[in-house]
Amino acid sequence: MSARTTNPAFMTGVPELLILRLLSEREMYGYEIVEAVESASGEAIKLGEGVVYPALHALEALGCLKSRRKAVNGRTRVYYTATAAGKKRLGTMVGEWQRITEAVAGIVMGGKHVAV
Amino acid sequence: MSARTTNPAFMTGVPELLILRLLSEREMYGYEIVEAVESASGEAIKLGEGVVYPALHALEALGCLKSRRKAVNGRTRVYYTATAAGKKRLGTMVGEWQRITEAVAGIVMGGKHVAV
DNA sequence: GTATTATACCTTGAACTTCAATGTATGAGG
DNA sequence: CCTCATACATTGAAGTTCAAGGTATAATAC
Repeated sequence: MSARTTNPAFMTGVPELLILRLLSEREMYGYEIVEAVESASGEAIKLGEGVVYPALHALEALGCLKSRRKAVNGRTRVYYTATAAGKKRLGTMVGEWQRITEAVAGIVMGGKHVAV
Repeated sequence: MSARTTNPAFMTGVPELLILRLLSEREMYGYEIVEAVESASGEAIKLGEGVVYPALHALEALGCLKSRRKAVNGRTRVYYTATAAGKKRLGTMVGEWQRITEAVAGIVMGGKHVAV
């Protein structure tokens, strides 16, 4: 409630969901994810590095991601990919996402149905 | 991340959004909101009283809600309605909601478009 | 008459998140 | 030589939801 600068509405869980989604399709590194989310969402969603890096570490600790270091142009990049566990978690999260967004949309948009 | 019992994914801002939406249509009291959300969402979303009451107080303090006490069957109920400020806030939140859900859906569901 | 349930309000503490700010370090371009 | 973009990472502040607990009244059950 009030002057949101942190914990913006509707963003809880979204970074994790997007990261898992991107990494279950192809290998990417942190900085790349930050930019990919920004451009793929048409600037609608911007994840800071302070969100992405901790999330990558936590997901790896859970066994949802696998990483490998790779030197490119003298710089070191850490590439991540989703494991089987990561894809399973993604599936669960997508289900939750749909369940909640559909329920909210039903109340916010419509407004007719009064319980079944 | 991990064993979510508190701060479940995708719920940040949702209670406030739903409360504002319900109260901009008709007068309701706290306990009634708890049950209305549960039944209107087909059990998909359940807001505890520990979420609803603090939210009502905070929104009233912001000038988004107006309340009046009313005795019904010897019990006292506190009825709330959205003010003009509350409806304006609702409009802003609905916009945010759509902006984010559309962006996420675009990345999670599709996966084709690579920036414009 | 007493016990249990449903109604109705409310507070507190714990846990989790996101975000902004800041820091390190390398290569490229002016 | 200095600045910018890349690329990793940490910290502290702020805000949110939830579970659990607490009060109190009316109605129902036994």
